[in-house]
Amino acid sequence: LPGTFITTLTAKLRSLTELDAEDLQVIESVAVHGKLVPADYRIVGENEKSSQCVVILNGFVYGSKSTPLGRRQILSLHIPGDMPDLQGYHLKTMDHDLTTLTECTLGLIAHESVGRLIERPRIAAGLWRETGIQAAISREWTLNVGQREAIARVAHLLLEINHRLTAAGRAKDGIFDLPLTQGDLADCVGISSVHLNRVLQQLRREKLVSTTRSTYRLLDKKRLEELGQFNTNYLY
Amino acid sequence: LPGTFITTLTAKLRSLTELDAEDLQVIESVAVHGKLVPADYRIVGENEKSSQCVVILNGFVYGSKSTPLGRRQILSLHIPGDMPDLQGYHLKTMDHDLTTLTECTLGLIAHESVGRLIERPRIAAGLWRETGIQAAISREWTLNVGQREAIARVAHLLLEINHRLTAAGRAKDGIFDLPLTQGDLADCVGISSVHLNRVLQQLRREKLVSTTRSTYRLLDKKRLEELGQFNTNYLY
DNA sequence: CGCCGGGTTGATCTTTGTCAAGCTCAGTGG
DNA sequence: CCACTGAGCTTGACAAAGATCAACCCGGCG
Repeated sequence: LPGTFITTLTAKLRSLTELDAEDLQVIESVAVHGKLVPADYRIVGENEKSSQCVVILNGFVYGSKSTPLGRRQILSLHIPGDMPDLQGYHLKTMDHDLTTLTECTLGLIAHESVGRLIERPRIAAGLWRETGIQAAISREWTLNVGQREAIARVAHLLLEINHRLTAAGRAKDGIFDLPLTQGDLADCVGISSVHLNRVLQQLRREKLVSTTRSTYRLLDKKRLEELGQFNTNYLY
Repeated sequence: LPGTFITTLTAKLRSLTELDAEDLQVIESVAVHGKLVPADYRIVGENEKSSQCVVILNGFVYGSKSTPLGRRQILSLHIPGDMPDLQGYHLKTMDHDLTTLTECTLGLIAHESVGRLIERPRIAAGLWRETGIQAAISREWTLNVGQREAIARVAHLLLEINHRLTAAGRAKDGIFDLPLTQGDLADCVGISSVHLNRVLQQLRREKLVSTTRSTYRLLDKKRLEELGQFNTNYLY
């Protein structure tokens, strides 16, 4: 487990910045607490104190916020390698929930260890970049939810997921496994689950997407990109 | 001008972190390029390279993204003291536009100077906190746009603006000046300007808000907060 | 005086939500 | 091996929210 932690974190950081030998050494010296948690497990909740940072070693996680009336907006999807609550190190208390979608293995880094990591300027830069990219994705989601019609939102979301999973080696040729219910998907794009179902049917009818269980196939990426007004600029 | 820059930036950082004498010295030593720009001026655009960071010394700025079909989502509103493109230091190229709402005086810090600032751990922590808070606000906006009905979105937005302007000493007793057209407001909350107009009328009819020119009065904050499901947790 | 950007209004249309029921299928326990 | 269960998916009927279109108004400004 400490092994996968180190390879996961260094791979992530290397994709964001350069690392020298001493940086690697610091990373290896960091104490991690590995944890296997079930699906649908609340890692940390809104308004809770955050005393450690999570690295997803395996599995899927989502960030969400809910209205006092109980309407949930999914704000972000996180895949292995992501550090979804880096903000917590500086803000200490969470402004949103973090929940597993599947069984996950998490690497937990105490905040004091995070402090030692970011003493290394290269590592700090990498982590800062990571939060910046997450923020850029979040902005695109706001645009998606605020300005596109339902079918375009869904097309856009599927393309983004495909792109990110491909980069992580978990999608190929537009085919990937996505452990989200239609209700979850609906909460990502801000529509009702009934309507999401109909939108999916339309995508299938037009031979843009096919789904069997939880695996998605993007059949015509070209036309999907037009429909979803998708462009990878924001994904860095 | 360098004077207002230093007081603005140190006030901002002090609200986020502790600063020691040496930190202050570094801040004072940073070269700033002051700039007076008109209203509706594009400070930096999506996909452009960012080579300097902006501190708003006076005036209002907004961040936005547009759909290829030309539909604009306003993603953030920035008030004096804010540094709206801090991300640019680490990501180098912008994922959204930054535009003035009013005539503004901006302090521009070259990226290399930002580099010198963040060598100071306290300053780095403060700036990181700043981006974290902006991200938290952005998440709340996504929730707003994705899960609330139009009138609640508007109520929520007005309360947030009131709160932030009050903290900045630019609003008092729920009264503030907001240089946004109804079209701009509509693009903040993802509805059409016609519908925004009707929503505003309803808020006026119910004696929750009154407006004269660009000054807004929140007449019944209690009921507005219920209506907008507003809670200040996310504003730190 | 005339123009123009912004605000306001009414009529109409579209998209999306809600409700309620039925269906499917993997997993469970007898 | 089979009935039962429950979560998630699908469907239809209907209602509501909000978009669009087209005028028109109003006040500031060249």
